[in-house]
Amino acid sequence: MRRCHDCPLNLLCQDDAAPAGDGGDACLRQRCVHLRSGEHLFRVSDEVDHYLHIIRSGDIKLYQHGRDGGQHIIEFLGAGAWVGLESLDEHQRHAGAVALTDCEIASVPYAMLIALLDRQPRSAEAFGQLLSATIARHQQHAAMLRSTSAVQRVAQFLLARLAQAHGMARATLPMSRQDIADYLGLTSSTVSRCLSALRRRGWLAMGQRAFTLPGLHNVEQVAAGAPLALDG
Amino acid sequence: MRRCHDCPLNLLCQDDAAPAGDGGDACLRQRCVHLRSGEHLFRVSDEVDHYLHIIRSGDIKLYQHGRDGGQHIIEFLGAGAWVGLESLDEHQRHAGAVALTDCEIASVPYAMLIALLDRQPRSAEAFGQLLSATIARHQQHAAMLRSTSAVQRVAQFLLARLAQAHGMARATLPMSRQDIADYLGLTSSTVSRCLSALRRRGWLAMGQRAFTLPGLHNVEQVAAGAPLALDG
DNA sequence: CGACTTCTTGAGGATATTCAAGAATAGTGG
DNA sequence: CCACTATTCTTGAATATCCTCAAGAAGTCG
Repeated sequence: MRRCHDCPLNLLCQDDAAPAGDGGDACLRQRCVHLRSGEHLFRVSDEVDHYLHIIRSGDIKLYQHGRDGGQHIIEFLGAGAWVGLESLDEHQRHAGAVALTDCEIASVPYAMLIALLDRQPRSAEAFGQLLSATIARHQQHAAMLRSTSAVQRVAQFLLARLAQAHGMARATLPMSRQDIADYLGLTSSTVSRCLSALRRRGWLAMGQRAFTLPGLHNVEQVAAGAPLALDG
Repeated sequence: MRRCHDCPLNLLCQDDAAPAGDGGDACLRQRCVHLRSGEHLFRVSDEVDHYLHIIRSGDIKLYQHGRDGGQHIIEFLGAGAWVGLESLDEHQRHAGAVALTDCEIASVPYAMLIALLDRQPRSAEAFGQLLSATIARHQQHAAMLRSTSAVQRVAQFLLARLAQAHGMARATLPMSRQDIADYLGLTSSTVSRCLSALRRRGWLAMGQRAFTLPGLHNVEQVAAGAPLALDG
């Protein structure tokens, strides 16, 4: 069983707030939920239950219904990420969360977090960092969407997945092409074409779900705006 | 002079924290800065000074340098908005802030805010709402950027400006076409074309800086994805 | 009033989408 | 374990959309 020092919650769970002999997992008395691939953590229009969720393992997609009926992916979230921050002051959820793989998820009552912030000196600072990091992530996503070229967006997406994997040379794509397309503001056809173009050049190697970037440097240049013909 | 109850800071400045006889403006001891149109509040790569800013009047744009050299607009901020949240745990600013019109801006030391959060019970909740609202705003922007059609994005932009104006029928466009383009991921030519197309149909009426939407219903349909030819 | 910038509008070319069909994969039940 | 079905992925050709380049109009500021 995991202990406090690798618990993602330890950002807010420092020093005196972590009772050593409390039995390992219960440092913030979170309950643990298991989700199978395809199951929902919550749906759009669900009533907000005032729980915050932290992903211990697995991948989740956060989505919204676009005005045109299509699905818009807000974010892909992996191990260590917080889910539910976007609905703190809402009564109804305006986003849904689905498991892309089997997941293990810890849930904390929002009220408990608030109490902790009011009680523990350094936690407010940690919360500020959380806010700042969240904003930075959304700004990065927006920058991706503003890139004019399709390959450019796909390249940036691959690099972001890789960076998220703690500097490993290997990352996963647990989501469908349609999901990637909805995330990048493209169509699944175009995503496919871009991936094929990178593979054909030998810059991208893909297995079932995992990929590596043998041509990392080239992919970075494409992400920076270097032109690349889709057929060739 | 404004008093506490219309001060944007009163979100975090409640009850006992607001000394009544403190002389009006100094409830959180913020200093006030005046900016002329075009002046910077801070620039990219500036050292973070650990102040948070709140816009009392005027409009500001928050921008970033894109990898391709072009300017990317992160957000347009109006009266009541907070500036600087995105740099709380950074040493260098990764975004710049410029006044689009003459501005009046209140600044609060970040440390004072943190102290307030640690001291005052209900302020943590208020901070949570701030976080939630900020995330929601970025998600809305992302949804705009994912819209495939250019008119659709422009229509959504106009509606968002209108909604931000507290339900008034009239809103302003203090930024240049190039700024709008950089915000929506388009070119200034295309923005111009889209605005002209809406004007030609009588759905949009524009003065120098202000606009109204006589065809509000139609514009909403365009924002929802209804097709619209740019020439016609 | 004149110089400057910003905005509008045009025509041509590049790029992503649409529509569609075949290939690969995943999931199910025998 | 294999066959069968359903879904997802890939790829092609044609169309629509947006961008580039450019010049004229309108607005801004001294």
